[in-house]
Amino acid sequence: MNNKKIKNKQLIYEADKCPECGASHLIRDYSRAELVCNKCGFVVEEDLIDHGPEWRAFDSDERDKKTRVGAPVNYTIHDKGLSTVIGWQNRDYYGRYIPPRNRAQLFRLRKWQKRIRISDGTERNLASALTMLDKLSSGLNLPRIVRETAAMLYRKIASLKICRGRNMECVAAAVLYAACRQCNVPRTLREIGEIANIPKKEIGRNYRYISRKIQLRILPTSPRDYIPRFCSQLKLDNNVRVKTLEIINSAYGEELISGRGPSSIAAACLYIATLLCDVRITQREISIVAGVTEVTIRNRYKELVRKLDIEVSA
DNA sequence: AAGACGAAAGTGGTTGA
DNA sequence: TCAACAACTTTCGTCTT
Repeated sequence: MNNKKIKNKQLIYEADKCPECGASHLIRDYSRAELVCNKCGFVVEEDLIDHGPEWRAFDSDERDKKTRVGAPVNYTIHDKGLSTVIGWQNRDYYGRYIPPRNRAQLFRLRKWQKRIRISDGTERNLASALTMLDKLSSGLNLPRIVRETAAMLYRKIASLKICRGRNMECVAAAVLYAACRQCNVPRTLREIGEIANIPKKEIGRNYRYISRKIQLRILPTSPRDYIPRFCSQLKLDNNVRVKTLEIINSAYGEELISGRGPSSIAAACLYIATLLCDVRITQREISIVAGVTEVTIRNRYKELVRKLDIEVSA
């Protein structure tokens, strides 16, 4: 496979072809954990795992030192995946069978290790919260970094003991919401609420509480961040995506963004872009993937077209 | 007939007194 | 704590393609 390196993190695999447009320019975007076609924007694969070495290395000696050996530290498992477990085989260090009179002792050791590993309340809470986080992020198809970020955040608030007495599920959902925003892979409160079976009001409240307590500096979500996902779900090609981003950028110039729901702006800009690119797609279809109503798309769209002087042929 | 449009009434959240 | 407010939703009738 002929790999060409661009910018540090992205690799073009020229041998692979996009199943959508056939172009052979697939890009690995590790920040979003997606394999994306550079020509049409089709997301070929989600949830990529970075198998590469941890750092850049300049000679073979350095590479040996920095290559990943064993499993990486994993924040999504309560003991970071670093636990040692007493083996199930009844053999000793040399591979000899352990005599029956010592088996009972080994059995007791295993039992107590299991009990001690997830021993106190905080550990148990952490373990089940992380399981919960993982379940939610699978349901939402979230990339690995978001899961890791969420796990780190949860560890932080657990260690600060600021969420005692709060519903753990709500806190986990709020943490996941925060992680999504921090990684610029936004999901709406409603999307998370639906998967977690928690009213979005609760998640929002917990999110505000947490971000106030640990001084999370999270910028407001930009409509831009929704575009790759929407385009991919609607199977729109790259020029629509580029056009949409252009429209969003020009909308920033005219006080059209603040105060409005970012997903509404994203949906409206996407709609305008499809009209400009002569792509037939209904407001209804966009409204479904964007999670806003057609009416809202219309209102934003009218406003944008008026303020930005965009000519849209009917 | 499907989609776009827009009016009107209702909902949930924010803000400021 | 309450009212005012803007964004957004729901619903529904009308127009356009």
